[in-house]
Amino acid sequence: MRYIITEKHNTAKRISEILSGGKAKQKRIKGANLFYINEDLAVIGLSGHIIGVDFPPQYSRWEEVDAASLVNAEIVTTPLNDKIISLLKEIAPEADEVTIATDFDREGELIGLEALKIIKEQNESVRVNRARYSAITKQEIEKAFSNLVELDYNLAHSAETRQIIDLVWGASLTRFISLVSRSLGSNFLSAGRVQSPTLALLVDREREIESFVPTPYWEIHAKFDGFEAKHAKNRFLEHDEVEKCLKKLEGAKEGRVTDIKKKKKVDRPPIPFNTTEFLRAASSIGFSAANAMRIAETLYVNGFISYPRTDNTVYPESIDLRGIVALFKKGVFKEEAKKLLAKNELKPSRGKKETTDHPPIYPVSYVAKSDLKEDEWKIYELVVRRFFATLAEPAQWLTMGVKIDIKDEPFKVNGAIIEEYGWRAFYPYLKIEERILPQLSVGDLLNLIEIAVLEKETKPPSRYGQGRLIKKMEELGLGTKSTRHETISKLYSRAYIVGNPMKPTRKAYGVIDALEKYASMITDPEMTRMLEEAMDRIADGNVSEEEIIGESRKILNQIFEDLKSNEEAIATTIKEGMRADMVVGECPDCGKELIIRRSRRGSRFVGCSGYPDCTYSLPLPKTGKIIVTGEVCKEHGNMSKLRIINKGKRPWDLGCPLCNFMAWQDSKKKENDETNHDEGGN
DNA sequence: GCAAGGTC
Repeated sequence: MRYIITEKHNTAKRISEILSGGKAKQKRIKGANLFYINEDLAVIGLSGHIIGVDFPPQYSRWEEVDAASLVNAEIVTTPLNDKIISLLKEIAPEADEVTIATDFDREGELIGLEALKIIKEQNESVRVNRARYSAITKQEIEKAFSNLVELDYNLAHSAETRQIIDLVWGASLTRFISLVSRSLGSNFLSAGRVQSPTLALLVDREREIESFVPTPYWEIHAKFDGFEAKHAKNRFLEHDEVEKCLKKLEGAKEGRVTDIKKKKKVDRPPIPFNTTEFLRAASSIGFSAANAMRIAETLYVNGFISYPRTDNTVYPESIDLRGIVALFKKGVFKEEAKKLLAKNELKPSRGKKETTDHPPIYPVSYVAKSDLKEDEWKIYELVVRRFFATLAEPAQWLTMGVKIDIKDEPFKVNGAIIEEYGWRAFYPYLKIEERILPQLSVGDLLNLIEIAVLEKETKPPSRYGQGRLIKKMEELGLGTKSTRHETISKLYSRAYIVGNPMKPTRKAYGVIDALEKYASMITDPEMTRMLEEAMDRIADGNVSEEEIIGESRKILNQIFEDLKSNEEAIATTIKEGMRADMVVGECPDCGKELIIRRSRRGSRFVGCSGYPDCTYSLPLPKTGKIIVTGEVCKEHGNMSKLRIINKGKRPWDLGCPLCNFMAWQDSKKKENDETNHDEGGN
């Protein structure tokens, strides 16, 4: 018996369909699916990694284990998917040959090895080979299966090295900062190769914003009939110069057009969606990255869009682009589809990244709006429209740069008119900003209506939105297409960040400060780059897995010496941050800080730091993580709004605790009144 | 209750 092993259920299904000509039969063994192509050949779909790495159980009690001891602790493997493991054990004895057909990438190689190890434990003599394909089409799959290669053990071991280094560094540092700051249970803190540099990006940006000193500047505008021109100097940094200029302009009645430059501008279609571009677009229409991925996953599993986790921005030859467009000849996109189908040739745009694992995200079947939930439709429509846009013509603009002299002072104005909508007609998510100017010619004298001075100031950089952060992470090599959104979710659930755009909490400042000082490697994107290099060397067979892990442990041991001798300073830094996050506002009675506190019985409340002299207090909900958002209440300017996060539920915006308390008192009073009234009536 | 990486 021969078994083909793929990385996921859907791939198993599709490969079995291709190899059997649609005659494969699905069977369930031990609660997992497999697809029989014939009596001698079946396809098994895994569910990503089926084996994970961890520490032995004696290390699981945080408070009884020295964090540093995790650095050199033994690593054990743990089952991640019992059903699939049972299936593999079950079929192993009768397997003569196993073909690993997991995804064509580093993790895919390791996932294949995990399955193979389980089979080999039961059946040492099984024959093994590897199929490498970059698209699940008849042609590609048949080619891959008639050109089988060997499993690349070095490549798999390089991925295993990453697993172990991530575990050892992440877990040991996570425990260390949690233990020293006494942040235990559901309030634990965390650190890791990807999350810590990501958080550091946000903290750095917030620091820039905080320390930003705005510089005032001025602009001089000239109003003419139907448009406004700006002084060619753009920004005047000295008010004296503004005065001088105004003096010169005094009494001016007209401006003279001195130059007109007209240009055609080609505005190229956007590139096909890879995960990052998709999340950026989804983010710009109001979806969080995690939510957009969740919806994309649903659409994928139901067969409406292609696989949503991909780095690829180039459609492979094998995709029948015209056939996909033709799916939309019916339904709400029929006008767009017809327009594209009328073209002789569909020439898709392409991005810089071309990979072999999956195609860019595109629609694979037609679904009616009424068959999807509202949010699902929005995401589906985005994918469809983006797909259309990548096949459409460029948009064409006519731009015009006009120079105008007013008493020898140079002014300028730019116009832009769209002449051909091209792809923009298919993809309405980006605003088309036309700047329409009246008909002008060189030498024209224009009636000057007014000179206006605008006082402005430079602005700090803006906070990261989720889409922009994901893009930045990709540029820095942090995380993968499948994990970046999860990393962001993780930062929220640790209460390291709040809001969107994301703002780091004081606790995050404390953690990043401490790590940057004593374990700076973990906050630096460079660690990922070094790890990638080491993995390449392992994959090339130039160095062993053990050697790299050994070196890594050596570095981490040194870091721990530093951490331990500075334990108190680190604890103070983090705890101060945590305390700052607990400050809700100013006490209305005495003006001291209001802080989230815990009563002796364990319930939480807002209390005055002037206690016992001041006993001002406000109630708080019994459950959920309380987050001080830093957003100020409009009614009570000294009070910050609160958000409550209960696991598995949507965050609850409690808002201002004082407003909340007053509303509660009001409703209580009303209730009482009604009860009294009823009693009176009886 | 730890990481990051797969997948659902």
